[in-house]
Formats: sequence, structure tokens, C-alpha cells
Amino acid sequence: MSQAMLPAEERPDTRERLLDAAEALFAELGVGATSLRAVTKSAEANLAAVHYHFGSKEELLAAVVERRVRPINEERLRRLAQLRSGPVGARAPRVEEILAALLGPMVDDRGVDPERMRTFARLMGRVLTDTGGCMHALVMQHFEEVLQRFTAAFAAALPQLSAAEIAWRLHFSIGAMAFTLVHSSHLGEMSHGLCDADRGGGILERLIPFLAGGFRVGASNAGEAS
Amino acid sequence: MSQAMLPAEERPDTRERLLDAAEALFAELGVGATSLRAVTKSAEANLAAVHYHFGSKEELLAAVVERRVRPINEERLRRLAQLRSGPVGARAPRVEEILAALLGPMVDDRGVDPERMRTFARLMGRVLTDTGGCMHALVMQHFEEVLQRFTAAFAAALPQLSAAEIAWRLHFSIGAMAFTLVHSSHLGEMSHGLCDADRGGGILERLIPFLAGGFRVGASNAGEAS
DNA sequence: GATCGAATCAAACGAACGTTTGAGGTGTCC
DNA sequence: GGACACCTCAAACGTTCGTTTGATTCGATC
Repeated sequence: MSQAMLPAEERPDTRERLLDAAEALFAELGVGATSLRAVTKSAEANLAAVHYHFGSKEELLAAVVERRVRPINEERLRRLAQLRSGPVGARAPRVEEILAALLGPMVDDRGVDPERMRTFARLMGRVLTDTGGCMHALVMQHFEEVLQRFTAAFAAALPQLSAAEIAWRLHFSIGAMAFTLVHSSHLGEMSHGLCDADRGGGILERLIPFLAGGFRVGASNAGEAS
Repeated sequence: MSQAMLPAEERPDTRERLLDAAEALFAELGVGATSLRAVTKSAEANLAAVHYHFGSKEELLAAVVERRVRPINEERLRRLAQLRSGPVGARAPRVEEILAALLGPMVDDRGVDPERMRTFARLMGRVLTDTGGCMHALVMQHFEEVLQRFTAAFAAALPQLSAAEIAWRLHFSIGAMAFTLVHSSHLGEMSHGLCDADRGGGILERLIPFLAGGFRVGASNAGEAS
């Protein structure tokens, strides 16, 4: 969308076009299966431009990830902080609200083309599940503060659960989210048309209640409904 | 284990050694990042042996996956069938029991070295999340009957849920499982020591109650405990 | 003991990859 | 108008990959 709003004959920098093309191709084919020649061809740039602007393929991937991960994590922390001081008052945030603050920014960041957002979500799912490269360490580094804050929030919302149980369930939640994002474009065929991320409420409207139900198991407020 | 039980000087066929080596390396580094030269060196076989026995790298991967997927899916269906005729009597299986039948065979197949089982579990998680190759289609082909049977079982156990809701939640469950399997060897460091798959109950003792709680959301027997 | 098929081996093939090079273009500042 | 960054470009570099080839070894069969 940001491209379409610009004056007609103006187009983004080579650097920006490389980031956009790499993001799309990495998400579609995977990082390892995407060659720099494919990226530069898609971006209508020279092959050497990647190394001029980024230094290497790995640093290009890091730039692609960082461009989106930083605002997402800031938005996560912002929404979590808002839960404490927001219109809900002084009561502890509900599990669903914490999950929405954690997972929401992955799919509905404002001001960014939704289609581009879904593309990046698939790339994130890919990066999260690819333990081979050094990408996992980079993402986890950015994710560390978020993980810590949300762990504390869940512990406050579910005081009956041990820290280990919280860590496990948070991990399960991220896994369900990442897996769903990676397959978001094949969900329909995989489920014979039953799952459609675009029809009648997105992924989160299905995922958050499910995860909240899992989190509440063994906690005294397990039966809490709404 | 099967290797250690054999007579001392006897060692598996070249074909079997290739499968074992490929399984370990594919799980550790990923399929794309593993070269056939690394596989044949680890298996103490000639580079050309892969193409002699399997035809190509992709067919080697298919053989690696099939060798384990087939027994696992058979075991899944066996356990599910046993739930209907087993000691539990004529009552409908509980959600936890269905989940155990679905996820259990991934981690505790009898007669196979547990360490090798965990290695394969990581490879399966990798294959399930890698939509690029044709591997995903092959696994899904094997998985189709299992998916259908278990969808029906969940629908019987949770008659209040729509077919779409069942499909979504089954997908979330597989995602949480796959993601956890891929990271099973890094769970400790990622959670600052809180998650340890080997200490005090494996993954399933944490995962199954969590997923069962999610499945019960919106069903009338949501409060069922124990 | 000659014959045949299965299996293994070293060596090379062509293609694709990430990366580097050095020349050339373009605008700005003095 | 020369000097200087900044950027782009075609071409090539060296490496690694999956794959193929043709010779060789080995054991069973007749």
C-alpha cells in the first residue's frame, strides 16, 4: 500500500525493493531455497546490489526480519502495558487479553498492507521453526524482553500455575501460532475447505480462545467464561 | 538399540546406514543444509551409493520419512480403535485419550531406540513446517486417513463443536506438537531452564492437558476435570 | 572355473550458488 | 570543472552441490 500511495513515477530505493522482494521470496520458498539471483531479479536490481547494501545474504535476511520484528515487539509491549492502565481498570488482565497482545501484532499491524503482513507472518513462522541458521538466535534476542514480560503477565493472571508450566504453555502457544502462520495459505486445502483464514474471522478469533482454554487448565478460575 | 543387539562384527546394510545417517543429519541441520557428501561420509559409504539405492536426494528423504511414518500412523489408528473396544467400555473416549493416541506414537514408539525416536520427531517437525519441498504433500498423503479418523473422534467427543472448529483446533494441536518437537533439544536454553523435556514427565504430560483444555472451550463439558 | 548380477568405488560432470572485482555513471560541493 | 562520495552494472571468481559414468570387486549359479 505504501508503494501505491507514492507519486506514480517514483519507486522505492533499491535497498527497499531488495527488502520487499527478499521478504516475499523467503516467505514463499524458504530462505535456503531462495537464491540472491531470484531476489535481485524480482527487485529489478543488480546481483551485486545485495552485497553493496547488506554485505551478505544472511545480513539481508537479518535486515528483512528486523524491519518488521522491531515494530511488532514494540507493539506487543505497548498493548501489554495498556492492559494495566487501560479502560479495564485495575483488575489483572484476562488470559485472552494477554494472548491478544502477544499474537495480535503478528497479523494486524496498522499502517502496513495486510497482504504484506501475512507474507511476513509466514516468514516469521519459517524463521521460528528453522533452527539451523543463526536466524533463530537473532529473533530470540529481540524476543527475549517480550518473552519475559509476557511470562510475568501470564503468571499474574494464573497465579496457581508454576513458572515451568507457564513457560511450557507459552511455548505451545507460539508453536501453534507459528505453524498456523506458515501454513496460512494452504489451510484450506489441508482441511478440505473447513479452515479458511480469510472467511468469517481470522486466525486469532479461533486461536486465542483455544490457547486460553489450555492456559486455564489446572488454574482455579478454569471455568471462567464470557 | 537394534544395532547394538546384533552380533558384534555385523553391521547394517549400506542402505540402512544411509537411512540412519540421513535421518540424523536431516533432523540436525535441515534437509536443504545437509549435503549427500555429509550423509555418505557419516554412513561410511560411497557418494554414489545414495543414487544407487534411492535414485536421488529427494527419494532418500522420502525413504527416511516413510520408514517411520508408516508404523507411527498405523499405531495411531490402532490406539484410536482400541479406545472404542478397550477397558474404558462403551463410553465415548475422552479428549485426552484421543490426543494421546494421536501424539503419543510420535515420541514413544515401542521397539525403537528412544534417542532415535526423538531424532525422527525433530525431522518430522521440520518436514511438517517446510512447505517448500514436495515432502509436505507426501507426508499429508500418508496423514490423510489419520486426520479423517481423528477428526471424527474429536467430533464424537465434542459434539457441540462445528466441523470447522474441530479442524482448526486439530491444526493448532499439530502445530504446537511440531514446533515443540523441532525445538525439543533447545527448549531448556530458550526458557532459561524452565522447560526440560527429559525431567519429570516428557512433553506429552504437559502438552496433552493443555490441548485438551483448548479443545473443550465452548463445549458443554468444558468444566470436566481430572 | 566361467558367467552374471549386485554392489562399491574413484573420478569427473555441469549447474547453481554466494561473493568479489573493477569500470562506469550520476549527482553534489568547493 | 575537477574532486569526491554514492550507487549501479556486467563479468567473473572459486566453491559446493546433486548427479553420472565406467571400471572393479565379490559371491552365487550353472
